[in-house]
Amino acid sequence: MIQSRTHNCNQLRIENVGEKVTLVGWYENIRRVSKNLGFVVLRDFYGTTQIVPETEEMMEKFLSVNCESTLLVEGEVRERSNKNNKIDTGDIEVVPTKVEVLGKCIYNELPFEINHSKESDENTRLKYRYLDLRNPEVKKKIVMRSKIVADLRASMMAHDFLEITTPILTASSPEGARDYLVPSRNHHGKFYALPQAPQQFKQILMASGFDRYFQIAPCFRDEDARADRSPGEFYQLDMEMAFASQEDVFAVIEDVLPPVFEKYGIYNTASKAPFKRIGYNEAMETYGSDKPDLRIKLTAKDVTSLMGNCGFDAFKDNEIKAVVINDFTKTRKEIDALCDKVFVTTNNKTFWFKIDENLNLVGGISKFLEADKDKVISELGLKAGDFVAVAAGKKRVAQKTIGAVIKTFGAACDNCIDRERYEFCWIVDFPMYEIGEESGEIEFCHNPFSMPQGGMNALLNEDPLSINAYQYDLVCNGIELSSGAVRNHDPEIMVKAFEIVGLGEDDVKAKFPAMYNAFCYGAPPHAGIAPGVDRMIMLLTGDETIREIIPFPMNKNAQDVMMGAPSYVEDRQLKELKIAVVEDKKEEK
RNA sequence: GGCCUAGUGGCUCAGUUGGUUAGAGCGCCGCCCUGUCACGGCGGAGGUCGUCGGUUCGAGUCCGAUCUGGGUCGCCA
Repeated sequence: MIQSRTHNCNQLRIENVGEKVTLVGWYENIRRVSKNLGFVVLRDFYGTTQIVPETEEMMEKFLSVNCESTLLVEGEVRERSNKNNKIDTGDIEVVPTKVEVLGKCIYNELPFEINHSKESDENTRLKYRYLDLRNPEVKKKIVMRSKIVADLRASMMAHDFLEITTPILTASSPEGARDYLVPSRNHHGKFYALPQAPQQFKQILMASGFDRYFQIAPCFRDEDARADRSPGEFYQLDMEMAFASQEDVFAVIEDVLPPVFEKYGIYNTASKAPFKRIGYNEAMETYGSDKPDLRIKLTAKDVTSLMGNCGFDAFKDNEIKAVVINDFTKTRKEIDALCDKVFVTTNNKTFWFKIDENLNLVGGISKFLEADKDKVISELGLKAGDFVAVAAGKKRVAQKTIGAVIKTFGAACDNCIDRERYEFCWIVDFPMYEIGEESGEIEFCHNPFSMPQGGMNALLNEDPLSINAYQYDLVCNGIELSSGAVRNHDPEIMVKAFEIVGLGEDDVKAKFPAMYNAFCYGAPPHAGIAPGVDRMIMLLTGDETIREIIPFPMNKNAQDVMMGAPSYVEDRQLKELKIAVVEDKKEEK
């Protein structure tokens, strides 16, 4: 039976002086001053407390134990002669009368120093994540994650949403990303799949008569990682509302998210309801992106007719977009670096010119525009000190390039961005259909679950490419937090929507049998959304890699280097599943 | 799969045009120090410079290949 602590390591104050206390925690370090005096830092989840051994015997006890062992220390609280205002317990110290080792650290040298773990190689941090997490700076993010999730959950419940869990082992979905598959033992040749999202289950819950559903839902997708995308698994604040419109969903999100962002975020200002709404086409034309960063005060202008015939080869037969930046002070070298950055993300060049103090066009492509100088200046409203970035290409390419220019240059020019805030917006009116780039055929633009605006009437009477869907994205500071939609709950409209892309009733039934069947028994109109929890937390903590806010993250190659996943399994397990045994297993490091 | 970038003691990094025995800080070990708090002082151990091959009298440095990490494009309804 372990003696229990009387206080934690962040609890003792000047009022406690004279008390006999018991503390437990990790032996962070010792500052040795002499044979019979030292200063020990004891750390637990809550903080640190200074322990002062002041006999030779007590010093030897501490010196015989490796740092990072766990200790129980009994002693008396004393006022410090030299106080330390950097820590909460800095007014006091504990003079030990008894020290007991609870858990030995058998190594006298660690893979990294706990309080500097963030500077260490990431794979080493992940392998020794339990040491990394002892660092208060690292642990703080996980604590914050817990609080944020708790607040989101409480807020959803206060809005009368019911938390319902949906299966983890389910059926493979024909749409979307690559599935994680789990072989079935009892049904040879068949597989479960881990859900990419609880999409069909939550819609079936609506057909089952639940009115407001939510879940902090684990989602699994076998796609490659990015800095803001952990491979394998992530969490969504998944929600769905029956008898609800787009407006109803917006109202809930606009009520739930801003208070959490203002409470926990590194910036304490967030957009108020209603968030700005931008049509998809307008967003692409004005911001060159369907996830604009509204903190950046730059917009794109179409200059195809203004510059198309200036004689510059790259402009010929292309759409041309421009963005004007006032009071531009970057050097040539800096401009090149920013343009390179744009090239990496778009594979397309950025052109530019500047306006000098005499209103001459200088640098970059200025000589091609010299002939139309006055027109360029008046149409773009240019003045001395302006910088103009120009992108050209087929419509989408030109838009995306100028969009990357806006984000790259906007983030680099302090006068173009009001950084310290959370700017939300809704991107609405996504097209229902598009012409596929590879196939050349008409395809669903986003997903086939969305209700076309105008319903059956639109599908029957309008040009499919002109039909918009009740499909929306939630964007914050240029990061896509979520997609959502008013769902297509009408089996007849669903079949018609599929007919337009050359599929029929049989295909609908084959792809989404359960959902289609459920909708044939009377479904409520419903709508929902699923903001990504991990990305929200990244925005709130200001971290640039998603691994900082996940307790046990995988590395870029979808490996858990701490647990050693994925791993080979015993031949016996494979035989039972009737899966071929791997003969040449590569030795793991 | 393409592109960019990094790999040098346990950790973080320096290492010039290719030239003696590869350096520093932190950590570790030993000694000293009665009020430290990034404690301080003195001394010490610890490196096949990711791997393989090549050029050269001579390679951490140059060339080629390869492995590993990170970023990015593809991918992510």
